[in-house]
Parts: sequence; structure tokens; C-alpha cells
Amino acid sequence: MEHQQDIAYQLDLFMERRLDTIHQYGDRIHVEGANLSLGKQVKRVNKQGRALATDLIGIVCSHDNLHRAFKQVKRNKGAAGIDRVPVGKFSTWYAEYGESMVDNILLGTYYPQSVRSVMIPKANGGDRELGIPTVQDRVIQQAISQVLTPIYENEFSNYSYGFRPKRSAHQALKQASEYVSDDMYYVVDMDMKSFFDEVNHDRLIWKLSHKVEDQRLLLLIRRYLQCGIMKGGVTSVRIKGTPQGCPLSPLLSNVVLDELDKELESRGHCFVRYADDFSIFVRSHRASERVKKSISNFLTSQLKLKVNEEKSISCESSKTELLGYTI
DNA sequence: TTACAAACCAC
RNA sequence: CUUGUGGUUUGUAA
Repeated sequence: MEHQQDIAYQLDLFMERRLDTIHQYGDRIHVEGANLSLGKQVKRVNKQGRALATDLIGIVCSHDNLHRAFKQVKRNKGAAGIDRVPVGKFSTWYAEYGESMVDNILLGTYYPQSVRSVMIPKANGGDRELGIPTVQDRVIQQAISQVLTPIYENEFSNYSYGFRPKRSAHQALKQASEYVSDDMYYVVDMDMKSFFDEVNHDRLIWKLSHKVEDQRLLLLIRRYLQCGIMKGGVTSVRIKGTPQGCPLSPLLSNVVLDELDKELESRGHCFVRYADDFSIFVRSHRASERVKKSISNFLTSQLKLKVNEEKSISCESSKTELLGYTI
């Protein structure tokens, strides 16, 4: 009860766009303003840590949160999923089945429906496979995302710019140009081979369990990771990767690659990351070659991700492109 | 100030 | 018939 209030408070702060007033140092959470300046830290840090555990799914399923999630899904005006229920019909659907849907989620007996596979052409010729979830699953995933985002915003790196509120490609470029004007003329540009499709489920759930101790929520997320993909009348099971097109996928990608950010920070590297696209800035050509080899090794052996060696380059920063622009 | 809509960009 | 997150710009209305 008390715990739930703590969470609600944290979410409120986020909603009021006072995100920058929360700081987390290790297992301590400081709230700026009167508290911090008086040295009165929020004492119930450990309790709050556990609060993240106990009733997250209750917050996810709260009427208010689900309503906000639906408004977001509606705003996107996306196509229907496998059940052919369009966004416009969801309100009447929810009036009839919404209650039992929430009950099933809370009981842990909810299973997501398969995603619908659609191939779309990429800019460089290849095809990209989208997995389009049902409207109801998009709403639920969005609801989960809305709860997890403020929790993770506190611990994500300052140099991670993709898929995060109040952050943009523009800011990433600005940071990159600051590195260059600080005499870091060489850049290591790393490219990951179909990153979204290669994410390791066990590793991701393990990473989530550090912050999220609500087993029901972890199980629900795992079911979203494992949900089938329907292609030409047959559904296949997914054993790795997160479907591109799910509202939760961008956040999950940042959870996975946060481990990379932390590693780069601990090595003292100057870097910028936008989703799976990241660049490390160094002062010499020799350093760039060494760093490229070492980080590539870290990604494959530690994070179990595939590096696209052909597309990963180390060169002078004026010669490469970052986020669609040349520095 | 709030809400809604359209377009463009990154991945 | 093509999903998703985030950002930016421009409108409309109270």
C-alpha cells in the first residue's frame, strides 16, 4: 500500500516533466529540491526498490494507465493485428471483454496473440520484417512501457539518445561534434547485425529482474517476447529477438544495450549511442583500431550479439556519417 | 496554457 | 493493405 504510493509518486514526478529532479546514486534515490539540499535523502530506498517489485502489474492494469495507453495507440492510427480488430473498434471491444482481459493479466493467465508479419522495403534495398501485434496487445505493451520508462530513465546513460523521452538524434549529433572539437578526430562506428532479431530472451529477462521483481510482469514480458509470428497462414515460435513493431521493443533494446553503455563508461570512452547505432570517439588511429577490436569482442562474447564487421568502421570523423549526417 | 490534426527526421 | 518509440516543425480549436 505504502509501496504503491512511492511508485505512484515517482510516476507523478515523471508525468509532470520533472524527470530531471530525480537522481539515483547506486541504491539511493535523491529527489532534488528541499530534500536534497537539506541532506534528507528519501530514506525508504530499499523499500522503494522492493516496491518496484511488488505491485507493478497492478499499476500497469490500472484504469488510468490503460486509458493513457489506448489514447497513444489510437493516435498512431496503426493497422489491425491478427484478429482484424481495428483501432476504431477497440473501444466497444474493450467495453465487453476488457474486464476479463485485466483479470487474466492479474491472474497470470493472459497469453498474447501472435503478431502479424509484414515485410517492408528498407532504404538500402533489403527487406525488414515487421511484427504487428493485436490492438489489445499494443495497448497492454504500451501500458507496460509507460510504467517501466520512468523507472529506467533514472539509470540509463547520458550518452544514450535513441527512443528516450526528451532526447533526439539532434542532441546526439551535438554531443558528437563536441567530442570532435575536443580533438577526438577518429571515430569507431559499430554496426550490429539485425539487432532486434538477435536479442537473447534469458539475458533480457535476467537484466529486467534487477529492477523489476514482480514475477507476473516478468512472465508477461517473457510471453510477449515468445509470442508467435503469423506468416502466410502458419505461425512459428520465436526463441530470440523482440518483434519490430511492438511498443515495448524500443525500451527493451535500451535495457539490453544499457549494459554496453555501462561498459563503455567504465572504460572511460567518449561515445554516443542511438539505438543499435553507436560511435566511439578517440584521439588516434591506433586507438580506434584497438577499441574497435575490443568492443566487438565484448559485444559477441558478453552480450551475445552479432557484429556486422563489414559495416563497422574506424576512420577519421570527417569521413563518416552519423545518424544521417556528416560531422 | 490545454487538446487535436498533418508533415518531416532518427532507429 | 506499413508497425513501433522518440524528436522536430506547421496548423486547427477552446
